[in-house]
Amino acid sequence: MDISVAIIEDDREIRQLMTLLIDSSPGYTCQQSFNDCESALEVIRKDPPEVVLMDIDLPGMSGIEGVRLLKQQYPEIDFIMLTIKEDDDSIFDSLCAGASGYLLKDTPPATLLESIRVVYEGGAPMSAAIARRIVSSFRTAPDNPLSAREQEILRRLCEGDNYKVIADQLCISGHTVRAHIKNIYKKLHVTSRAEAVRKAINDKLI
Amino acid sequence: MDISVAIIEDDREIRQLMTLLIDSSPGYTCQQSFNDCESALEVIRKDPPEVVLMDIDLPGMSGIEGVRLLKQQYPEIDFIMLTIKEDDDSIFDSLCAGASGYLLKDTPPATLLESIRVVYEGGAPMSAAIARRIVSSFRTAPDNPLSAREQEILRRLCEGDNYKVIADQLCISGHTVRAHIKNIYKKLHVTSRAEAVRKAINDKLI
DNA sequence: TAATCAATAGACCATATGGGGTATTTTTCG
DNA sequence: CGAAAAATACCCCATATGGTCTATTGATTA
Repeated sequence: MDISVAIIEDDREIRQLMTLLIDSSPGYTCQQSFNDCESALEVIRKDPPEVVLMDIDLPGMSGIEGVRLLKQQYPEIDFIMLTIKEDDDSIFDSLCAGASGYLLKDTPPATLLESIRVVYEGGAPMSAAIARRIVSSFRTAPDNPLSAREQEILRRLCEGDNYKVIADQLCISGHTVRAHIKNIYKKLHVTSRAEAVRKAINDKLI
Repeated sequence: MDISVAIIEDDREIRQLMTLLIDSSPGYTCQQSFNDCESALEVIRKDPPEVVLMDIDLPGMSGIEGVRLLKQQYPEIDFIMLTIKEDDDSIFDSLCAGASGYLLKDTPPATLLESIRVVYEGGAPMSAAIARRIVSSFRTAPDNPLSAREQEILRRLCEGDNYKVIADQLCISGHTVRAHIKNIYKKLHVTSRAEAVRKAINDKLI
């Protein structure tokens, strides 16, 4: 059974080349191609493809927004971004929107076809460099200035526990909890719970 | 120039097989192998390798902790986890600790060698299934129950702004800000700023 | 050994926060 | 059009929070 592919790409030439490539390759068919997300959203429901190749820079709705909306309606479809943009924002926003793969437009035809199969089989096709950027985004800040006890308490701050609850859980007085929290705030350069929680999560301090 | 590899693996047989595989392959050398992180931390400084293959289940310090400590001291080293564990926690904790690749022990020898080269050249080797899990972790919850205004206010809550500051920024009364925040708490099923901030960040509501 | 840091505990006090209401106007949508 | 949702604004009140300050004990380390 062929993998059915749709293309959303505003450059007519690229769109036709892609369509031709896919249709002429055994194991793949491309019945649908669109030059913007709006038309795709209208038409696609009649015959949803299994894989969508999506450009980012499109007239009207961006490809990222397009993925968000289409993925909402058709969660089974796998999306591969196919774009010239390789800034971090484009990459991470695409993944957040629901894309499963991210390729640059200079990807060789053979790799592109292989990537369509990979994403269809449950993988996440992307270049080595992009994979590394994604993996690196998990990297925890190595310089956590908080003591073990402070981390313990910060963890509970993030849960929304108040002084008394934390004190009871740790079998210490509320005064001590306050003292720790004040130290945490000093070390993190914040002045409120909200900021502390944000920093704790964003900098992976807990 | 050969890529120098070190192995940290407590199973003697696997360790020797790996060493043999690497040393007998042109382009790779394995001068160092350890059966726990502690000895690696002691010895490795004399001749830091370029790539480390790290098991997770080790006597004493876990491979994940080992990566954290080694990566801190030797940021240039690329770490590939080589393990039988494939639960989400092991994967994400490894990446947070500083690993750049994640392979299962049943990875074929050719793929393993290729992966060492990939990570050395700045990629992030891993199986298709694991790549997909990592990519999927970015996926935003599609059902954001908050109105635009509420998101606006939640964003500022996360900044640590208090009622008055938010009110001034949005040119509305503090009462209105409070009303919005009460609605936000209801919709998110939380009862405090800290919980709201956590939910906002974790569920990518802003 | 002296000094520093972490953990513990407490006091005082102004202000921010959250829970409970009610009410009007505008926008959105079936 | 009419209902529902969103945005606006206000009330009361108990409690949580954060700033500033002091102080003791045990561990770590320079």
